[in-house]
Amino acid sequence: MVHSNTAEPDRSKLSERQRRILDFIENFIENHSYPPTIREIGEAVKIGSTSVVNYNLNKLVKAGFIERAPDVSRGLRLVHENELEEVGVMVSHANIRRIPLVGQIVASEPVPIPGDDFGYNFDEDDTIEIPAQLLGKKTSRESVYALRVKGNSMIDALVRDKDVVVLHRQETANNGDMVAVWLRDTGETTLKYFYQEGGQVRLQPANTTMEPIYVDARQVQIQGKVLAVLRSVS
Amino acid sequence: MVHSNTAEPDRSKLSERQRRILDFIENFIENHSYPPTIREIGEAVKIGSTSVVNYNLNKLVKAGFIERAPDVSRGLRLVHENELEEVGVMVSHANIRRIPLVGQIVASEPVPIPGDDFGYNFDEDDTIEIPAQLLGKKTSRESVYALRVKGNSMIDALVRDKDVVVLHRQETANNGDMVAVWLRDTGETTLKYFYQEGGQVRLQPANTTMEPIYVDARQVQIQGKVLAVLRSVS
DNA sequence: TTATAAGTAGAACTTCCGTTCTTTGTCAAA
DNA sequence: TTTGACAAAGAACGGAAGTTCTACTTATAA
Repeated sequence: MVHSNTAEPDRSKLSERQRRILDFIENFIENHSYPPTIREIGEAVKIGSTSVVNYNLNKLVKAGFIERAPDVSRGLRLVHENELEEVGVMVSHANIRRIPLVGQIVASEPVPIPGDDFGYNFDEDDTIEIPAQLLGKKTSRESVYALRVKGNSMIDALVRDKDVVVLHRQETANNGDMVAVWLRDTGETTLKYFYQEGGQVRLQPANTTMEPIYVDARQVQIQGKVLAVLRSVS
Repeated sequence: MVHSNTAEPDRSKLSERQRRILDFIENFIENHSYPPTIREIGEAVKIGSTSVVNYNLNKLVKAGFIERAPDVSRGLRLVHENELEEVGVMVSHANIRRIPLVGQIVASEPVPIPGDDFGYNFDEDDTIEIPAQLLGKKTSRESVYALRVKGNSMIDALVRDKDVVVLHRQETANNGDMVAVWLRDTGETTLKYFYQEGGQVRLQPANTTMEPIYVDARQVQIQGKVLAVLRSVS
């Protein structure tokens, strides 16, 4: 485990207010690229008086978390912000897979599959990198692809708008696999757990509080097996 | 997450003055960590009139080099500021962050937070690797950690048993952030979208078909901001 | 030439924002 | 109790800073 050589001052020595102020400053700079004013800080941390914010900012200076430029609006800087270099250090030799993001998955349309030319012209640059450990083991390179979820119609699969699902292209599935299926009768794509039961197929939502649906096996066309789901909230 | 080729606008299309202004802004931010004022720019580029600087800044906005926040002092940001980062991505082409998996998140218990010593002794080896692109921008390394979800009590956050949530340690949040919160009155941990509404807080489930809950702000203790959710199905 | 736009200047105006001062309250040591 | 350090609150002051308006210049094209 790599430790940073520029030890950050002890955050736990700060008062509750000072910690909240520091959090807010970091957040604000992240969002705006410029520092907040005293009044903006006060509003966020629920301090009515500018002098109190000023007071606590000076405490943060003394504690070594920030620096201030006197008589300068937004004259504020985080001392320990240089993580960029460290990120570089953290680049690992992990087993990373670059996967093409070939399109969208929508409830009302079949799943686009690379190779099956749907006329989709996806950008060659549209790729996503994920650690191989998320994918399980024996996935051949060509048969893995990713789709961005469009809309919230697959909520019952615990998948929401803008999520990315990673699929393995295959037309059959084992019991218990999560699959993307195309239902011929209703003309819908869904993500479900797959169970073959005689001539029927039980499709079980990932949300275990919801009821499964039973469909004739010939109505079910498996588009691929779900390997992973990624959600970026930030 | 997606590698889009956002090419920098053509600098040669700018006038001499605009180029000097842009140069100065980049330099200034580098040195001060906050953007310059109109008058500081004018002084550096030898423009006596603030309106002329203002005029050229708007040109730079139109040309796609900067963004401005109206009525905000130093409300200035470079659009294409992270060339360095992008180079890094191109070279290593796998910008991977190794993140400690410090414990579990359960509905009935507070969120374990590294540093806040809960007596948790998590295994040093217990880490996960994820692409930095999933985390948003420059989150400091110490403050990011991951938890494995235990149980299906957070289904309404579209998170299921064995999922991994990546958190940024912080005690405040902006509206629209997804956060892990500890509700003092009920003694529960949940994952919700956060909205401050006066003295109250609206906690909105990720599943948009479900109703939000309203809680007094003092009953809400923010444990961290959710950066990403990972689900390995295979 | 004329006209229309682009660029430059200067000044006034209003708001923003850091600083300072006074007052009040709390807590622990003397 | 008194004292003093620390924390908080509110108000007021003055300078900082973005905006706007008008006027003057320089190109560029018709």
